Amino acid sequence: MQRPALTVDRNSPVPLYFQLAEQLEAAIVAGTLTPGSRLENEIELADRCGLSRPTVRQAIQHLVDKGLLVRKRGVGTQVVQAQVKRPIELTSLYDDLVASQRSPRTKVLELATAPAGDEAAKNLGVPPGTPVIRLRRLRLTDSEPLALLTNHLPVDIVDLTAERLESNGLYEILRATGVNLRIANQTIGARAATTAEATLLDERRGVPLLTMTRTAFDDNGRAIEFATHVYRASRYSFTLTLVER
Amino acid sequence: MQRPALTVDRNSPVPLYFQLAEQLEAAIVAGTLTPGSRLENEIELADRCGLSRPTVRQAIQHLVDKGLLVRKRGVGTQVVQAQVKRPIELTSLYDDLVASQRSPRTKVLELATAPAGDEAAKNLGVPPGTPVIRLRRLRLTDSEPLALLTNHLPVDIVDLTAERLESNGLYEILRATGVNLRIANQTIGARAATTAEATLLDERRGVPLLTMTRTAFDDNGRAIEFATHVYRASRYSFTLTLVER
DNA sequence: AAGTGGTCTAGACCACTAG
DNA sequence: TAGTGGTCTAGACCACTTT
Repeated sequence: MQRPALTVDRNSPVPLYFQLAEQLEAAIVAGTLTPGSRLENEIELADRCGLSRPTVRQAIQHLVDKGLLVRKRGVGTQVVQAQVKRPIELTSLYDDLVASQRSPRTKVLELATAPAGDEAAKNLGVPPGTPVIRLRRLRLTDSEPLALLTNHLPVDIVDLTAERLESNGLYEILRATGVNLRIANQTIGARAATTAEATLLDERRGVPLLTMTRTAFDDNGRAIEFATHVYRASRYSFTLTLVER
Repeated sequence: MQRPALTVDRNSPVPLYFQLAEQLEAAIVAGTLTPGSRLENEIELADRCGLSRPTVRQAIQHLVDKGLLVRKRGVGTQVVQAQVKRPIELTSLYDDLVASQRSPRTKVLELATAPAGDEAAKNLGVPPGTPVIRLRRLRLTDSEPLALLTNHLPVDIVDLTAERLESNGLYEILRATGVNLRIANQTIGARAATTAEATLLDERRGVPLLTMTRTAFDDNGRAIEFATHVYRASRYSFTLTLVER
C-alpha cells in the first residue's frame, strides 16, 4: 500500500477529479507508485484529499481508461504492471513526430482544388465531382523520407497555403481554425510500393508499405478530411494499447 | 428532437445505466434515432425513465466512449453522423472472424514447450531460457490461408491441445480457464514475406505482409501471451474508430 | 435570459473477494 | 466476516452556447 502526497486546489479552474488524476499519473510515472502496488481504497483517498467519493472515482476511472490502473471489485485498485505505450490518437503524424522529438520536415507536392473522385466524394459525403482540396505531402524525418500523405478536404473548411503546411501539421492548422475533430474511422493495411511511390520514398518498387486511410469528422458530424497515407514499413509502425473495459 | 420509448426494469440484475445505454444504442442502430438528431436533455431523460441524472449521464457517457453520441456543453447530445466501425478490441482473430461469419479454420503447425528466446522472454517477463509454450497456427477462411500466428505463453497458464485449438480461438480457451485479459500492447507494421511464410500463405516470396505483435496481460498485470502474427495484406486489414475525449 | 452539459456532494445499498 | 469497488439517489452550483 502506497500513499503519495495529494493535494487539490479548489480555486483552480481545473476540475478536481482531473487534478487528482494528474497527480496520480505523475506519481506512477515518477515511480512513487510502483507497478503492481495497491492504492488506498476510494473512501480513504476521498477523505485524505477532502473530496467526495464520486469525484475520486471519476479520477480513477480516467486512469483506468488510460490503461494506468486496474480495478477489481472486492480487491482494490492497482497500478498496471505492463508498460503502457502511447496509443494511436486523433492526432496527426506531425504532432506524433514532434512529440517524439524527431524533427519532422514537410514537402508539399501538390495543393490544388479539383473535382472529387468517387472514393474521396463518398468518404467526404459530397456528390462526385464537387470541388475539393487535394493535398499531397512528403513527410521526412532527419532528412529521410518517411511517408507520402494524400488528403482531401471540403473547400470551405480552411485556407491552406504550402508555406503554412511546411511548418505545421494539418491537424494543428485545423485546430487553430476552430475545427474540433471528434471521431475518425481508420483502416490500416499493407501493399507493395508503386514505382512513383518508391521514387518519392527512396525505396525500390514492390517494397512493402504500411497504409492508413482515415476519415475524420468534426463535432457536428461533418466529414472534414479523407486521408490516404503510405509509410515506409522499414521506418514506421503503429503502436497502441488496448484496455478491456 | 426524437423521443424513443425507454423503459428500465428495476428487478433486473443488469445495471440501470446499462439498460438505458442498450436501449439508446438499439434505437440508433434501428434508425429510430437518426444521425445528427438531438436527444432530450439529461433532466428530461431522467424524469421520463424514472432515473436520477447521474445514472442517465453514465449511460450517455458509455455511448460517447463507444463513439455513438457526441455531447456539447450548452448545446445538447447528438447522434453521431459518421458510421462507426467495429474497433480493434482485446479479442482474438478467431472471435473476429466468427463475428463476421467467415467460418475460420485453424491448422496447428506446432505446439511444444521450449526454452524462451530473448524476445519472447523479454516480452513475457521471464528469464531467457525459461520453458514456455510455443504455438504456431495457420488460420484459414473459406479454405484460403489468411494468417500465420505465432504465440508464446508461460507453461503454467493453461493446458493446450492441438485438438482444442483447432475448434476454438486461443482467447476463448483462456477465458474459459478463468484468465481475464485486461490490457495489451500492440504494434502494427508491414514487411516482405520470407520464402517459408509465402509457402504457407499461398503467396510469393517478397509480397507485403501485415504484421502484428502483441503482449497481453491479465488483471494481475502478469504477461499471459506474446504473439507475433503475419497476415496476407491482400486479404486482411485492421479497422478502428478513434474518439476524441 | 434561458437552456444545456460539466462538476461536485454526502449519503445509501449491493456484489464480489478474501481470510 | 470485513473490506473493496459497483451502482444509485436528489439535490447543488457553474460554464458554456444560443436566442
